[in-house]
Amino acid sequence: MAVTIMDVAKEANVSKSTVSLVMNNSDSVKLETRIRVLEAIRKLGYVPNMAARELTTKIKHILGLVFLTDNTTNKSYRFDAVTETLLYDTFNGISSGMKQTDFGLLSERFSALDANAELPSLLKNNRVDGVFIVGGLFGDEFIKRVQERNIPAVIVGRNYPGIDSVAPDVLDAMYKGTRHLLETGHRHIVFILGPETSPVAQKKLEGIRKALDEAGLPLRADTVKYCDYTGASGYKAMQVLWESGARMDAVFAANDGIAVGAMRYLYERKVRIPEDISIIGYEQSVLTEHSVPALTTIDINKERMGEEALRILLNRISRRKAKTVRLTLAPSLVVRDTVKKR
Amino acid sequence: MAVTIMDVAKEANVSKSTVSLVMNNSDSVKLETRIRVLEAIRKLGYVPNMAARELTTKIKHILGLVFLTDNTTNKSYRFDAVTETLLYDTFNGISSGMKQTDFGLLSERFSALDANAELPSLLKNNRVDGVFIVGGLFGDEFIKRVQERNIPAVIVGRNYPGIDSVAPDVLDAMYKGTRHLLETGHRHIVFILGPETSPVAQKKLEGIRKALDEAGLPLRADTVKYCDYTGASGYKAMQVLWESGARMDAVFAANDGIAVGAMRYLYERKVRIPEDISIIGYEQSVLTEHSVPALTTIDINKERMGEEALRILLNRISRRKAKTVRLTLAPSLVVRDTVKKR
DNA sequence: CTGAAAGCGCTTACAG
DNA sequence: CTGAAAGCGCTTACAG
Repeated sequence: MAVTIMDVAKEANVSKSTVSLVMNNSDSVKLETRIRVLEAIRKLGYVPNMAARELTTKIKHILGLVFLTDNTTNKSYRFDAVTETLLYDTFNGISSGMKQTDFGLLSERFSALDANAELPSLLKNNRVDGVFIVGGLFGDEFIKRVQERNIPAVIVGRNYPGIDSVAPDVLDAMYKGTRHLLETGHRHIVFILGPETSPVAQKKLEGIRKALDEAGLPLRADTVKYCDYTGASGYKAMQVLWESGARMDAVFAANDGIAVGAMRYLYERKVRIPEDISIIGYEQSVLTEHSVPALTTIDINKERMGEEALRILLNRISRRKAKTVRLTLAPSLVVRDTVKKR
Repeated sequence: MAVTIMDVAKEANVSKSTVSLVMNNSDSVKLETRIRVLEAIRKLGYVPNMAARELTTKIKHILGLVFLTDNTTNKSYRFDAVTETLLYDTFNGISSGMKQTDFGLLSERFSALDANAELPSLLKNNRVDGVFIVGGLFGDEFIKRVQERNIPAVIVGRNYPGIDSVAPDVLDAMYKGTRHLLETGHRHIVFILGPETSPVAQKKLEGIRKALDEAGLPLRADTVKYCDYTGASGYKAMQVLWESGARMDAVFAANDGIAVGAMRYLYERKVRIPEDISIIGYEQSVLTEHSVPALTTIDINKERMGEEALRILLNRISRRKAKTVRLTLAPSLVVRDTVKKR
């Protein structure tokens, strides 16, 4: 039914070997022949059969994207759920980069948290040449299992020893945000961070402390609150902070969901943002720009992370034993309407 | 390197034909042999080579998802950009359904608006057994070109004659929203709709009119405003409406982005929501639940649309010439905090 | 510079 | 119930 290499060969009066050589840009084909073949290809609308090609070359021209979730049910649009903005932006970065290549992107959500979880079916069934692992929700054995498969992989959003990765510079992000609040005259900042047990919790504190140090201020334990990366959790944390009677002129939230939760609480308390209290988020997600008022936040360049991840993965595929890459991207401050100069 | 069907055959002391029969659940294999083969498969960790299988069966076990964008650059997180929430939820619906199958999902963004645009590379390169076309941003020739390819396709988010599709019941959605506002005592509703030229604009008006009729109210032209599906555009439209001095006690926005834009304008005008003016959105996106206050909206069941689309596409693949399916999903009202009883 | 041949790993009639 | 053989559509040494 579909036109094959044989059809092209006949049309151009050459053997299929020659057609193949032309397709693969071999320079050992006479220009004249080459043109004749190209013409036949165009005329017939020939598209090579991927499966046949893969069968001999072993390369599938497909990359996989595994998005790590905390569980199987999708709750992405609830106030008590982590909004999956990391996935979406990364995905965009990766796929826009892939336009330049002849690779396709196969994606799958996967929960790596059950200890007895196997591997994403992408990997189990050997469907990809390499894989992006998006998100930080994994344990050591998961990565070990992936590496045993011997498929090139890069982790996006978190660094991890022994495997290619690209992640934001968390320390710098927190430093920049805190410094911005200090520079705009705030002296009583409270911090609502992600889970205390998270691998990056310490780095966040370091960043905060660095900025505070420079301003000659201490980091007081009662100004730091931990919670989940959800609106509901941010709301709760803000409430506890508020009811503790702590003095505050600014809130620094460790992601945009938390920030929105805090804003909602303050809104209900009739606290005005930014007139009474300033607030700054972290991530630069759709929530950010569409909040009322628009949220000042830290951009961790998620799309860029995706692009870099693609570059790294493609390199890894062609040079399997190159040195492990561990890329850290600098964040930047996005000033909008929730921070007011004091 | 990888274990092949031959290895399994040797291990089980049968021919590769027999192994193949077992893999394909043929019932013409003696139970005893079958067990022996299965055991060998397990022991060797055999995974069939997709390319080889595809080469003979012609089926790729890959579905494609083409997301129609208005242009190539991704602006999804800007206030003046359409937030791509339709894509994300649909995507989730499709992929969660695919877990039960042995299909993979290849995705691609594509702008079908340039007249000279070709086809998504997914289709051009024949990489999929069928394709989801997500979004309504296409013209007649695009669909025609897709159909010429003779690849099963289903459109998600918009109905179109002659091709399988699943879409929300727009008329009913507008009807339900308007009726809700009427039932809660609003008598001066303004409507901010999407583009006037959109294929669904008429249906929207019909839905509104139906509810208004039932309440014995007229639909006044000066209460309807058209704009793009963006925050910035909704902001603008709200401003025009407001400055026209029109009396209003409620705003019905044709998507959540517009609603948020309108809210931001009202916020700046110090109008309180919902105390002074109620507002209701349309779509049920991440913006909805994370707005302050939480936005009452119409849920068009995007994830469900994805699931149905999968079902339809799989059916189409196995029964190429079945009757065209045109599915319309009933929307439902999601009551949150932006509508107040008058 | 070009062609004939082997081989990639499966499935599918067809014998027996 | 099971095996031998052909074939799917490519690529890649190898001759010439």
